[in-house]
Amino acid sequence: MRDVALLAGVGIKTVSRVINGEANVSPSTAERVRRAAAELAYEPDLHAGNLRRADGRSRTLGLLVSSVANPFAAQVHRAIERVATEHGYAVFATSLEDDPDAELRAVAALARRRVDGFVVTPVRDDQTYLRVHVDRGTPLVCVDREPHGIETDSVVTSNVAGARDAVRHLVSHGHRRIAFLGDLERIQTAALRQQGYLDELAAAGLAADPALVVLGLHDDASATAVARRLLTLPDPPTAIFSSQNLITIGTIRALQQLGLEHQVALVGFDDVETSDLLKPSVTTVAQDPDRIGRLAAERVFARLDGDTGPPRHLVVPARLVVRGSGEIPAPGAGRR
Amino acid sequence: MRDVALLAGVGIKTVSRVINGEANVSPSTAERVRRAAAELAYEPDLHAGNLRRADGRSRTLGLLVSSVANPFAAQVHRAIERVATEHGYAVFATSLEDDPDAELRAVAALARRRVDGFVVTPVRDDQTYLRVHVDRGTPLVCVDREPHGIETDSVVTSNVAGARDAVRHLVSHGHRRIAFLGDLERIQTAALRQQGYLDELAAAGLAADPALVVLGLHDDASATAVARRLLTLPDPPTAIFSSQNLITIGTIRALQQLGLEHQVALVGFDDVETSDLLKPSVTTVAQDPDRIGRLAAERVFARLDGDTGPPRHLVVPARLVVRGSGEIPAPGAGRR
DNA sequence: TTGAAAGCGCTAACAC
DNA sequence: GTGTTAGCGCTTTCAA
Repeated sequence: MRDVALLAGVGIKTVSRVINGEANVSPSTAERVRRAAAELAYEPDLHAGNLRRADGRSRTLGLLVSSVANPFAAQVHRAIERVATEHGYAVFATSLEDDPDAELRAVAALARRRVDGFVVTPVRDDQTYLRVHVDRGTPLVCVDREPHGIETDSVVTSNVAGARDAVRHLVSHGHRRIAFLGDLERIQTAALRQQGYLDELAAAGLAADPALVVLGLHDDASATAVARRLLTLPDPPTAIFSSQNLITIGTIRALQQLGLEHQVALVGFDDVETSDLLKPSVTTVAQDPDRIGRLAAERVFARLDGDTGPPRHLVVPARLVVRGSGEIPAPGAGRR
Repeated sequence: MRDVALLAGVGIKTVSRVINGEANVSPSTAERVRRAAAELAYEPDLHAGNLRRADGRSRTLGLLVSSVANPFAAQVHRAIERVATEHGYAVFATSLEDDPDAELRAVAALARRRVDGFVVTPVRDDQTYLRVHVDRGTPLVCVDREPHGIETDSVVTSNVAGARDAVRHLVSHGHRRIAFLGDLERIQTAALRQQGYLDELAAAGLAADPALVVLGLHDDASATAVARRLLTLPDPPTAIFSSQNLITIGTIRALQQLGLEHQVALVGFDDVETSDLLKPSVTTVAQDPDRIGRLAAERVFARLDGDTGPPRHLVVPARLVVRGSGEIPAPGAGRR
């Protein structure tokens, strides 16, 4: 900046004024400064400025997700980035891989970089530690999962309702023995989807068979193994509700291996990229990551703009996408 | 930091020493400082420190990709993040959506935030403007595409060789009329894959039929339309080489619509998530985004560690994954 | 309309 | 071992 001032033959403050588009600079002076800056390829140091700047904003957001490579998280990320860019903000994204300690480390690393806001997918079972940051004026919005120990804005999918929709859909096609393949129980969304499954079975007056409920699945291989086991039971399920992407893929593989993909109905939570190319095409309860990300980012900026209202808990509905696999009728469930 | 010093009853410099793990602090003093810091939930301001610190490192990397939501880019991103985290670095990722101006804006925004290194997927047809940053000591590594107008480290897929492998594979199954469905010509990887296609046809002594080469495809819908047209030609191709993910998906849809998925061979460049669940399963030339990202990040850190050797151009081989669709023989090409 | 001086939170250099 | 002083690149305050 000094060099630019020197080259333009003005004071350092005048350069600052031009850079920040402040008033009270004669057009000719401004032009001279801009030329000097261009010649030296000068880029102002945002951090140095922030040190003294009244608002002290780093124009940076911190995002914590399961993994930036996870398709759902990546779409949430993209939506947040879009809103952030409109506001002149850059986004730090960090992958937690469901590691509770990584959550702590990531928040600290971002706090040291003085992000203006956090968008967090909680992993730990207690987010109380985040209160300090909120109290210091760094807004926090939780996405995908509700936080524990802190009241803050959140944006989540309608997990229970979505799961109920899936099960109701299967019931309406005559199914009475519907299996549930769930993720690790400690993952909130997994628990909620299981709850929706149980709720809807109860509402339909159906007894849940514990033998058809398997939890703790986290990848497609384990899902394939479990689905194969269930499908070769003496009294196998006639339909399966798989609660997550990879589990759905694993389940399809099992169905194909057993040649049952046109006999046993399947509804998966979370959309699969090429659902419609499969045979049968996969009926899913699709989430709306774009909307989730957008709403979360908008909440952060609303808080940064001074919104001090009570925490808002936004629920983005999941949508049943009918494609074929979920409409396979139960055996002997023709019209009656 | 002053507050911590006050609370611990020490000078400000002692706090600095403890925070940075410098020597010459008595264990008891250090402990007192750490306690004070914990009590105040003090997080040092990384940027303020950098202002004076000798190395002036922000411990931050800037990444420019097509879109953080693109599966290939997201995996590259994750790999870079992994290496970055090991080094105590955070990553800014920016989506360019193939917009040349976005590239310029993103680089400026990251320069103002004083990133220590750039990993860039070039979009513009001239990267000369990046030279200033490299000269100022900010290493630059290009990924996926080679830059123009600047000599710098790069990590790319073996596009030509991969495309040749795909075509050779189809030729070995008796195909003589092989269509090529390509992305926008201005995208470097698209052009290279086309070149590989042409090279291999020539090497096999086959004439390329211009009617079977379609470029300028960028989404699955247009690919479906074009594939349908080609497949209903009087003298249709017996095999298709699709040069990119979405084009492969669009082509599969066309094949399914025409009921030709078991008659016409298909090899796609770029892996599709659920390739193996489709019928037939899709033979692809898979890239290795994890390796690309890791190598790129390692190059950045090597430069930051003082490597001043000549630019390195790393090529990560694409690998033919045989799954079924590419092994469909040409009609009448049985044993002979 | 412009610039000089002070200070943001921290580290470097040099005392003690 | 520890503290003091100066200064990083910028914005604020205030005087000209």
